[in-house]
Amino acid sequence: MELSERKQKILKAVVDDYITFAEPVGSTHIAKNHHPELSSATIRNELADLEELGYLVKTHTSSGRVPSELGYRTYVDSLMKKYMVSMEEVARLKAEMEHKIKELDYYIKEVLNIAAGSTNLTAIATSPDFSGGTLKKIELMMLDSFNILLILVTETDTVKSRPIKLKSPVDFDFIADLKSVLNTQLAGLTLDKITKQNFEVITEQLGGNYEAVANILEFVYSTINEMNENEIYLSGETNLLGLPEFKDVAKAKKFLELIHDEKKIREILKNNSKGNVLNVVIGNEQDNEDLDQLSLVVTTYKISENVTGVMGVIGPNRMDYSKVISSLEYLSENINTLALKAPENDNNEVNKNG
Amino acid sequence: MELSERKQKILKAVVDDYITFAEPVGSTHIAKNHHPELSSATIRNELADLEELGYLVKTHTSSGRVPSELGYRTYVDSLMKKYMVSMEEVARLKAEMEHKIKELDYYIKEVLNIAAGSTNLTAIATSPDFSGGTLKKIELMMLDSFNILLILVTETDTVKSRPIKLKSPVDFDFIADLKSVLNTQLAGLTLDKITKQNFEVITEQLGGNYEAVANILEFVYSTINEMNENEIYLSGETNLLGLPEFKDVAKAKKFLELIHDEKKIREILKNNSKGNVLNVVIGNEQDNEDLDQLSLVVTTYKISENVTGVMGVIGPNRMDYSKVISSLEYLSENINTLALKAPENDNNEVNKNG
DNA sequence: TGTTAGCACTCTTTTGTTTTGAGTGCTAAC
DNA sequence: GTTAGCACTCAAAACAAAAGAGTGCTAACA
Repeated sequence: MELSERKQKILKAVVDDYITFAEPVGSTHIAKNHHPELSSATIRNELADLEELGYLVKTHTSSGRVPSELGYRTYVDSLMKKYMVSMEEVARLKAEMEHKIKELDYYIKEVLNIAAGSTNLTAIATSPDFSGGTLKKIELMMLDSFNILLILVTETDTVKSRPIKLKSPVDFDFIADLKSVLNTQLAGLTLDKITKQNFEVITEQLGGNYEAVANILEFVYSTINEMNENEIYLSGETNLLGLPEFKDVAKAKKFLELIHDEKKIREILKNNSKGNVLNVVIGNEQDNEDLDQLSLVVTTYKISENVTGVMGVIGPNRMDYSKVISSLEYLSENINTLALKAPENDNNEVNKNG
Repeated sequence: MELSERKQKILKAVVDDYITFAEPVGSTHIAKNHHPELSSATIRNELADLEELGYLVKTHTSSGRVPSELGYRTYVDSLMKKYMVSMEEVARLKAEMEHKIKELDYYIKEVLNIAAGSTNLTAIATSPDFSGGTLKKIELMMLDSFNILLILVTETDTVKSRPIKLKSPVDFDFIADLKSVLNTQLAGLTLDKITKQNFEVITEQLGGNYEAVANILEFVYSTINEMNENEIYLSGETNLLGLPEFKDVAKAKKFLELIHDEKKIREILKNNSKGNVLNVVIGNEQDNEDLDQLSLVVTTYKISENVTGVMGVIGPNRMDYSKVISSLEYLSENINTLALKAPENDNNEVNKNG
């Protein structure tokens, strides 16, 4: 079902204008602003065709036209002008990014802020998923005889530490033993391969003090599991409230509740991210009630071969896809390069003989 | 300006009903539901008096009455029935609290969720302010020659750790030196007393490697400063959107933007918390534009003598003060006792000879 | 003197009606 | 194939009328 070039142009004009003005667009308007060489009557004929073909819909018999999901889809896939992040924007983004280099999660949040800020929509991301990464080593550091710090280090040198408070004192030898057994049993495994069973083996190996170590091992186990759970980050939660499609509080509430529902968001991101490729989901193409009237642009960022995360932008169907897509592409690209060479980042670098 | 007992009763009836129904309350309604022994005409006279005295206002000439800020104030200070957290609620709260004991910040978030859930309003808290607490010690742990873990331990055994990635390798002696100097210079000081000057002294003491350590020291300094900054936690962000006072999106948006504005929230909490005492701020009694039409119940929780945080609930003037106050009192009380004896908490406890 | 029935009056809310205007589809002419 | 012209449609705005909740005031009552 190839559209004539003129139909394509007119469809594009409708989508562009609807994205800009959020009002059904009529024949006269298109004639005036996009095709002065044509009369409104001609455009009217074309619009009627496009409607019949399913690219446009009317809100009532005598209204202007609004893009259907198919209309948006066609627009995104072949009509829209690829928006190039402009030089100034690149400069601004870079400046923002370079100024604020801290830890990975802080950095991801910062990137999200930029995404939300530059698109004026709501940006979402998961923290990186370490479950496919391997555990390099486990440290247990005694702060004093009542306080131990548990430290997990992954192959990507990501560190997770949690304090453990004890009821009765322990001594150095005990901790050294524990540490050595933990490392021989767990170091080198990928996080998702570490199960209760490993801990049973560990408990056995530690022999005598069976009861004593149960709690501490439980804690180690749950901390490892926490590295598997990825957090949800949000930015620009309230950005959409200014848009006409959210002038109804009930709708606004539904949206806000959706984005604060970690479980649903996790699922949505998971179901709609497509490996390395940026993906655009329009309306409820996916038959997900929650996404009714909402569109999603999702992409993946990469910390290492096995450690990746998902980030995206959510907004009304009527969003500036071009801008959103190019921003996300640019930002995820930058997380990838930055993260992969993080050890060389200028802020934390130290050289003993500097 | 003492009110007659009858006037007090009528004022209480108005506030109670307005809190419940969110509609201006009229004389007949009060007569029927609260004072069947009086006629609506009598009540009308009393209402007119209360209005003249400033306790009530009308929304238009022939409307029912709504409490003024003075009306709410009087209600909160002397009229309302103190709500007692019921046995079931106590049980529920306790169960929720006891089930989910993890780290302090996780715990505070959990308490906030309970506060927001039981009041159906928005709950806010700051993380504990450590600036008045003392730094017990500083650890630098080598994970490998390129990765160091910085660990700060406070007198309350709160631990903050941050990984440092190095560009070129360092050796054990260097780290040992650094650690020893850091500890002799900084351990024992309260966090807010640690300044750039201390770090100048440290750099001097380390002598030769002046340039080399600059970055790492900078990082230690900024991490210490981060312990001074307290985070803002939120729960129940969207709870208010169901209320009639937020049926206007613009208002809802303003509110949501306010609670996501960390700087403003920090300031509001700071300006309105009153040491140990629970404080109720009604409307913009404090002349803060942002709090227009909003009320705030704030209290303090205590981790140790010098380490405290602020938590509160924010909602429309028309809130169930009684319930909110008693919930907050109960919850902050519980953080206090729990935090102060945290080392004995059952979940993480371990005993070598258990 | 405090209370209350009664009534006129006010103002919002609801409901219904009319007008306006943007936009369409169709027809006939170019 | 394009376009001018016109009748028609429908939402939104503007206006009008009616309903209803509530007040204040007056005059009578206990």
